[in-house]
Parts: sequence; structure tokens; C-alpha cells
Amino acid sequence: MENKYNPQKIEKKWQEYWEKNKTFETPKKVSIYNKFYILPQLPYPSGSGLHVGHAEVYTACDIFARYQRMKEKKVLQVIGWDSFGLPAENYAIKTNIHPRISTDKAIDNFRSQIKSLGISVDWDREVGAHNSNYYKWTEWFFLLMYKRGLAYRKKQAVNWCEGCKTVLANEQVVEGKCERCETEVVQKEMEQWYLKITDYADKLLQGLDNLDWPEETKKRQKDWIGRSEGAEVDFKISGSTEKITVFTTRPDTLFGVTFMVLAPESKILQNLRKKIENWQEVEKYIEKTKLKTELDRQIEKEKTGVEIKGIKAINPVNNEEIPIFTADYVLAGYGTGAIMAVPAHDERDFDFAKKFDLKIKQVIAPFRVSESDPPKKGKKWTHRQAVECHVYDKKTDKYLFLKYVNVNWNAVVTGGIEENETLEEAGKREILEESGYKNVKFIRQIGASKRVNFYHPVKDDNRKLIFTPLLFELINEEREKIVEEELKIHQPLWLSLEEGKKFVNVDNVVDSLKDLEKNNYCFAGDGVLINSDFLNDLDIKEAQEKIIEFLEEKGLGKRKIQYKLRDWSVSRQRFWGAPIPMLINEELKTKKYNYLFIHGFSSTGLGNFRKWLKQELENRGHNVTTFDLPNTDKPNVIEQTNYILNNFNCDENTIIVAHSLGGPVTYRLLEKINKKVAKVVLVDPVVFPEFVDRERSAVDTSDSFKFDFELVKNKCDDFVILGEKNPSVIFRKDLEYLRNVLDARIVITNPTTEHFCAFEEPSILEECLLLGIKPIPEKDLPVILPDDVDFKPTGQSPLNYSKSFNEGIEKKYGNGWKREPDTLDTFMCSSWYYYRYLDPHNDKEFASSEMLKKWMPVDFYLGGPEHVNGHLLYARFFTKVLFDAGYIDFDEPFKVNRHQGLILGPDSRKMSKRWGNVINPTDVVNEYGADTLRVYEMFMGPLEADKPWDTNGVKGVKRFLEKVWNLQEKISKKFSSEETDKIIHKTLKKVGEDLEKMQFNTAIAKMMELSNFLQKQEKISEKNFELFILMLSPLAPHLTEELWQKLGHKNTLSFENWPLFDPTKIIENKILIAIQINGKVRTNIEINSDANESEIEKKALADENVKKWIEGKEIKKIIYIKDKLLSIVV
RNA sequence: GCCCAGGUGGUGGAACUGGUAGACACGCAGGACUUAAAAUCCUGUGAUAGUAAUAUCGUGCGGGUUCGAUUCCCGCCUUGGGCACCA
Repeated sequence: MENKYNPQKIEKKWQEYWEKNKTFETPKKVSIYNKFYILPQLPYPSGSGLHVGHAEVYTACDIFARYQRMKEKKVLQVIGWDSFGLPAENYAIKTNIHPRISTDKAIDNFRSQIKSLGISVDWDREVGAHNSNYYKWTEWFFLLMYKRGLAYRKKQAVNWCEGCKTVLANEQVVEGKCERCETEVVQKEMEQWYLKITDYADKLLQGLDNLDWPEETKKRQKDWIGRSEGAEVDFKISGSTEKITVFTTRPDTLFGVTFMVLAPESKILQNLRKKIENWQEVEKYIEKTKLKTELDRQIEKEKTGVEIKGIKAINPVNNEEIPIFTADYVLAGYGTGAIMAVPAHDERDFDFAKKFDLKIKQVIAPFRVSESDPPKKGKKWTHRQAVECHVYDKKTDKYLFLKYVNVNWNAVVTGGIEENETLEEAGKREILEESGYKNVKFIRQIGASKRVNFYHPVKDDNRKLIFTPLLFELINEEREKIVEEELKIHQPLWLSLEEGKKFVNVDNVVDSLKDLEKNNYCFAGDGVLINSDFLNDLDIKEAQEKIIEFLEEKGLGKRKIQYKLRDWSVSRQRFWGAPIPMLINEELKTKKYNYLFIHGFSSTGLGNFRKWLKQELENRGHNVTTFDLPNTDKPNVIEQTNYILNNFNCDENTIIVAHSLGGPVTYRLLEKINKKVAKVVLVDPVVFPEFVDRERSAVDTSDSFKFDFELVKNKCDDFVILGEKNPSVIFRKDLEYLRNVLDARIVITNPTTEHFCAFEEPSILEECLLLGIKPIPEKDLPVILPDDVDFKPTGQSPLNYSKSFNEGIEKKYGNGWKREPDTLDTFMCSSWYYYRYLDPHNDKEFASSEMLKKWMPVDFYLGGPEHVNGHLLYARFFTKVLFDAGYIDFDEPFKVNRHQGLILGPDSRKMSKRWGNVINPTDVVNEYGADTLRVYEMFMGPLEADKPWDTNGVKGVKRFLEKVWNLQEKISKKFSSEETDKIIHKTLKKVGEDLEKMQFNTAIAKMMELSNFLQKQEKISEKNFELFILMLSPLAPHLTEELWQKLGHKNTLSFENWPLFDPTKIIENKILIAIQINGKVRTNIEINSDANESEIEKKALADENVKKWIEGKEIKKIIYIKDKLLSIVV
């Protein structure tokens, strides 16, 4: 047959047509109303080629893009390459082929494979992360972070993979192993670059609320950020000025603290070294911990640790002396690396206490004891309410009644055993008095009748009362009804172990009572405070509020929010990545400097933090000069500057530390000196003239307050500005201004008191000591990744050994300066690629503000769920930084985000060479055609679901497309059929709705139904066939373009309007109504669609089948659901 | 251990807001065409009973609410995923 469906031929034809005519070039004229940015996730161009999973992502995005074009949207769709990374480098090590060569080859292969799918992207905008015109901007982003105080270098324990010889981010460690090579990850102390993503923890958390993302994804990010509210509490160390600060989410249990634990890596341990009597033993333990891998620490269930002898901690609330331990169950990286241990209410502390035989002090009672009714539903139990409840005994399947009888003769409580009364009798009597049940049968005593740790809130009476739990059976005939009624009004026993359950299992009650008593278990549920002085009788929430108030008032601690999120380690000791555009000078790091402190308004040379800072710097061998400047209460900038000029010589060894009004003095000073200074640390500096306008009266305004910042800038290469997170005096926008004119780095910190007036502020010391690091000037970007490199991993960065990379650096940037040899994590490249797509050829900016305004944010993003806590978080972080830096006016990059599911092999296992179940999409294209692959992949199931490949399913789809192709023989211009119209328009309606929601599988099913119907028809009108082609075109573009052309159209159908269904054509005049009798469908009746309820009722009741079912019965009720069913209740 | 999402024919999956469960596809069975096979087309296809009309059962299990539950509530089982000594 000549006119046979030949996908290979027509697909090639149309792909060439689209390319030649630039059909999918990005539209230039767009508005925020009609722009539509569709983003398929950035692929890593692996050497093994395209995977069916890639095809799924591109097809889904492409269908959506084509659909949106037909809805008259202006679509931006681009594909690029995440082309830096380890696999290419590992391949290079094995084969000695340069990664650039293998990567470019892999990209060419990928590109042609993607093109063969008929994806409608603008190929002129393709980008590759490994190209210098791309990574120039990756480097630029790093500098942006650095200048905003968000990139820092720090020596600390990092995840090290011996297999890859590199550092890994937390996100790249899976179950203690490297995600790539599955080598066990070890901890290693290394100096690394970090991005301060933790500064954005709160913004990243809050931003989630307004995103149209899968709920689960949002939740996972939330969990990963891990915000927890609590308090920081200071514990003094007896006979020492040192203190241990801990973070706790349960400050309410402070009275139950019986020991403290420090992480082995904790610095406090080193600081206290001299006082520790058993240092050798402690040190041995620390060393032992270092050797353990993450995995070991996780697997080991048994608690280990060492008591630190010679020092004790003092519990701030009751001044009790408690022992201090070091143990590896406390993590150095979370909170302060130290904990207060409450063994009675924390399982880990409990295990530790058991092992080391430590005191366990209960401060929370699981339920309250009292004498009246249980609380009404929705109300909490109070201490006035009796402990008695209905319980359900699973074993005997009986509803029982649990009653606690007070057997403490002397206790000041109601009830209790009266003289000559047995326990049983007392119980019965109390039940009668309190609950009104007359017929109760004693079953047995459950639990010990000894001391139960219940608290009774009689004034100032901390006695423990003795209760005996007794079990009764209600033998009233209406027992169960009573129980049910009770449960309707009252909530079940407030026993946290069984919270939320209607009935309490008797056995659990018994066990919990016994165990609590013997302290064999630790109680971590809800309850009421006991043994806690002024917190007694409060519930947990109330107690938390009260204790935090108390701590803050007494200066013993403060409210604190802690995050699980850690800073992002971005440096890699590998070759195939973007170079870090920084310079390092080892000499400057260890050099001794002359520090000059310049104080602010109404202060003194050693005021505020300066006394402490001087001490710290001198301890490290530096010189510190301080002055009490003249007229500090009405300062005159010129006068103060001259004072300093007369008494101090600034030179290249000088580091100026200026606070507040010391800022302007510093600018004047720098204007006047001839030499450059080493560094200027501006701590919350005043910025003229903005500040003067506000605080005119505070200063002597005879100075002009105009500064030549261009001149000032030239006197130092290393300005840093420290600002407060919540500015109180100097505002952020003032500091931003200063940052710009001085090209300074700005660091926003969170000082303990306002305007950096604390006596100790670690961030200032940190900045004072941070030397020997400077950024490569922006104009020198990109730092080119050299080619003369030996790839062999040595643990040292390969760039160390590149001649061209290190040549001439000292000449260019000064003696002693060297290039940072590490490269950036590839996640940095993929954190901003969606911005580059907007303006890929721009060599002035990462993207022009015009383009950013026009296209962002992304309207639809499709990517794998594996990137939830990596890429998706980083991309949001980058965007928020850009927002704060004023580059963009939105702070979330992806409005809508969805994840595709995994395509499994035909055996329902993950596709892998190991199982031999890999399906190559290109094979499928070659055999069945791209349209078949596209439609099949979408027909398999919902986009988000994991689904197995089925070779026969592919054939079924091919059959469907063939049927559509063959329908052209039935076209008849004059023909018309109302029935066909109806089905076409119904399908149109459904397909439109489904494409909108990306429910491709059901849309395809509906079109299959349509083609099955049309196949049975003699003829089809041309109009109806066109409608069918148009609605199928986003899914099978090649086939439909060909058919469209055969119908005589000259242009591509890509921009045809999406056909709207005609509502008048889908009206049914006869409808089928289901007739239910007692909820079961017995028959269907056909009625006119305009029939009213009584007509239907009449017709239904006349039906033979219905008659049969209702015969001799009384009709109680008839329910009619419009156009659907009629339910008759008899 | 904690958290989340699922569990529907032989299979992948459909089912609007509580309203005829199993659309569509695969597979299977029977038939047509063919010397034959493939391809294609037609018919049937949840289980049980029955020639059939039809009836009963049926959405992981056990209960509940309702005229009516895959859908809502309670309890349990199970699969997959995430986090994991996070104080």
C-alpha cells in the first residue's frame, strides 16, 4: 500500500521543517499575561545516552508547551546541559580522554536523540555548564555570595569519599555512603568553602506556603530545614567561669536534668582540658569517635561515653551539681554540641542513664488524678478530674471500667478506703458515688498498689499518693449503651501512650504503670509537670512558656529557634568543575597586625566589645591601639580624625576596626592617609548623609559629611561591613549603599544585643582574623578551567598542578597570592541555569533585567523527586539571594513544580544494566516512531507514578496511531452526522480538561475511544477530522502535521487555536437513569433529559423489574440525583 | 523508631463533590481472512451459580456512619518512599 503510515519518513520530514523554519524560536513580543515558561530539568549528558526517563520529562513538557501555544501563549522552552561533574572526570582517569572531549561528544549524542523525539525547544538558546561563557556566571554567582557574606572558608569535619577523593555535601551522602560510588564516607578535617544557606532557613521555609508544588515535596523540604523551637540554657561549671550552653526543645523538663553530655568534637572539651582529671581517658574516647564512620555511629545502638571527672555542671534552676559526660550520641553539628540530659523523658538519655547507672528524675506525669467527671469532648483533662475510665479488653472482648482507689489513709483526698472496707468494696462504693453505676463486678486488681507517681495538686503537698488500679465490669444490661453514650460525651482517658484511641487496652495500662514505677521505661508523651517547683501542675506548653520567661528574666537562657539545615559545602578537590574565583595568601593568614580600634558615639576606646576583642587579639600575638576620642558626646568627625592622624601611623600592617560613628571617622581617615591599610572592619557603621538626616542633633555637623568614597576605596582592598539581622540603629539600605561605594563585603550577623553593644561578639573577632583571602575582580572573570591537567586523583586538587592556571598570579595580584585550586560543586551550576536560558548570549550580565522581568518566574517545572532537598532548595536559595541583592523582583523561581515518576523495566525493577532490562528510547523511535514513544509514555499511567514498561503496550499505541492515519480514507466533505459531532465535542471537552491538568493518560484513552468509534463509521466529515487532528497534535505532532498538510493546509498546525468544544453539540436528549432499591442498582431506565423528578419516579415505579423488588413493601423514601440515579428505600 | 504516600480484574490503570466499580490499553479465549504464520478485523473477558434472563459476592483486612462507601470515620495488616541518636 502506498499510503501507509510511515513514521520514520514523516517524522524526519517534520523535524527538518521545524528546524528550517525556526518554528519554535522564542517569541519576542510577550507580556506577563501571555508568557509561559516551561522548564524540563537540566540533564546530565551521560555517556550512555538518553534514557526513557528523559524522554518522559521532555515529552510531558513538550505536550504541555504545544498545548499552551495553541492556547495562544508565548512559550519559552529550552534545553541545556549539566555538563560538569564527576562521571566525565572518572572516565578521563580511566581512558585518558579529556572530559571536554567526552562531554561534547555525549552532548551531541543527547541533542540528536532529543531532537528525534520532536521536542519543540528553541535550540538557539541551548547552554552547557562547562562552557566558559556559562561558568563565568557561575563564578560570578559565587562572588555575589562572597560579597554578601554568604560564602566563607572554614576548617571543619567534612564528608570525605575515599573512592572519589573528594568532599561530599550532606545531600550527597546516602546512608553513610557516597551516592555515586557507594564508598563509605569518613569524616575528615578540611578547609572548605561553604555557602551560608542557613541564613535563609526561615525564608526558605516560609516561602513554601505559597507554592504550587506537590505537598509531599514541600513537607520534605520543611523536614530538611528542620526548624525547632526551644531555648538555649546556660549551665555554669562549678569552680570555673566557663559555661556550657545547650539547646533544648523541652526547657520545661529542666528540673529533671540529672547530667549533661558534650559531643566528643566539642570545643568546650578542649577549653576545659586543664581541669579535666581524666583527660587521657577522655582524649582516647575522642580519638575513637573520630575513627568511626557515620555508618558505624548509626548502626551502633549501645550507648558509649566517658564521664568527665574534675568538673561538674550546675543546673541553673535548682543549683544542683550534676555530672558531665562526653558521648557520641550527641552530635557536634546540631545546636551547641552539648545537651542537658533528662533521662526520665528522653529515650536516648534514658538508655545512657541506664548504662551508666545515673539518676532518673521524673518531672512529667502522664495523667492527672482527681475526683470529678472526665472532661467534655474537645476539652483537656484537668487535675480536678478523676482517673476512671472505660477500657476495652481485647482478650475477653469486654468493655470494662477502670477505677483508681486511693489507699493512702492520710492523704488529703476525697475517697479512700474507709475503715473495715476491702479494696473491692471501696472501689464499688466509689463507682456508685461518683459514676452512678450500680451493678459492677470486680474483676481484678491491675498494677501495683504501691506508690504510683501520680501527682495530686493539693496546696504545697508534694506527697506521692498511693493508688491501686482496680478493674470492674459493668453488668448493667445496657452496659454497652452506657459505654457508648459516655464516649460520645467524654473523651477517652488521657493517657499518652494510647493517645487518640477510644479505648485503653488494659494490658497497656498495667504495663505502663509497672514500668513507670520501676523506671524501666521513659515517658515522652504529653502530661503534667511534677517535681518541678514553680512549674508544678502546669501542662507542658504552659510550663515551656513559663520557664523561658524565667530564664530570660534571670539571664540564664533565652528563647531560640534551631534549624537542622547545615551550610552547603561547595568546594570539590576535583578538576571538572567551575573554578572558585578566589585568591589565597597563606602568609597573610599568619602575619601579625596592628589593629586600630575606632569607637563610636558616646563610647570609649575599650567600650562595648573592644576590651574583650583587644584581649583576644593580643592573645593571638597582634598589637592593638585604642583611643578615647575627643568630644565623644557631640563628635566632630574632622576633630576625631585629626586626633588619630596625630597619634597613629596607618600602613599595610594596619587593620581598622570601627564601630558605629567610627565609620565616618574611618572614611575621613582613609581619605587623608597615603598608604593602603590591610583591612577595614566596619561594625554597624554610620553612613552619611543618611544617618545625619535622622540623628542631626547627636553630632557636630560642622563637618561636611561628604566623602570621596572613590578615594576611600583605593586605600584598602578588603572592606567588610558587619550588620545586624534586625537593624535597630543603622538600616540595611544604608549599609547596602556603603557596600556599593566601597565594593565591600557585607556580613549580616545576629548579635546578642542591639547595635553590636555586647561585650563579646564572636562574629567581629572572626572577621578581624579573616585574612589572606580575596576575590578575583569581576572584570577578570571567567577564571578559565585549564586543559594542562593531570586527572589522577590524589586528594589534592588537580588544578594545583596546572602550569597555565597558576602562572603569573603573583605578578597580577601581588606577592604571596595564589589561586584557589578547588572547583565548585556542580549543583552550583544547576542552581541558576533557568536564568541563563532567558538570555544565553549576554556577556555583560547573567541575564538582562528586561528578560528577567519578561519571563520569570518559571510557570511550569518538571523534574525528579530525588532533587527535592538538593537542587530545588539551592535554586530557591539562589533566587532569594538575587532578590535581596536587588536583581529581581520575585523571590521564588518555580511557581508550579511537578515530579515525573520512574519508568521501571518490564520486570517492574529499576532499569539497570545489571538486570538487563534497559529500554533505549532511540530503539523505540527507530522501530515504532517518536509519536508512538511519546503517546505510549504518556499513556502508561499518571505522570507522577512509577510504572513498568510494557512492550506490548507500545504496540497498542502504534495500532491507535495507525487507525488515526487510516481514518483519512473516510473523509467526506459533504457528510455530516449528529452522533459523530456529539462524540467529537465530548472528547474535545475531556481532552482539554485533562491536558490542562497534565492527565495525559486519560486524555489518550478518550481519544482512543473516539478513534474506535470513528473506525466503525462509514464516513467522517472533514471538519470533524480536523478537530480530531488538532486535539491529538500536542501528543503526536509529526503524524498530525502530516495529516494537516494532506488536508491542504500550508502552515504548521503548531499555532492553530485550540478547538473549543461546542456545548450545544454535547446535549443528550435521552439519558439513562440508574434505579436503586435499598442502595442496590436493579435496573436502568431511559428518559428524556428534560424529564422532571415526578415523571422519572412514575416511570421507575411502573418498571417491571422495580415492581418485583418493591412488591408488598412500603416505600419509605425516594432520593433523586439529577441525571444519574433514583434511589428507592423500602 | 518517626513521618508521608499507596493497596481496585491475569497486567498497566479509570471512576466528577459519597451516586451504575473496572473506562482505555495489554494479555487471554473463540471466530473471520490465509495453504500456513504474521498482520488486520469481529466477539467475549472480575468471581461464583445458571442454557439464559438473573442472582449473590467483590476496590488489602475488621468495624462504623449512610438510602447508597474505592471515596468519609475508627482500628489493623501490608507495599513503596523520606528522615533517622536533630536534644
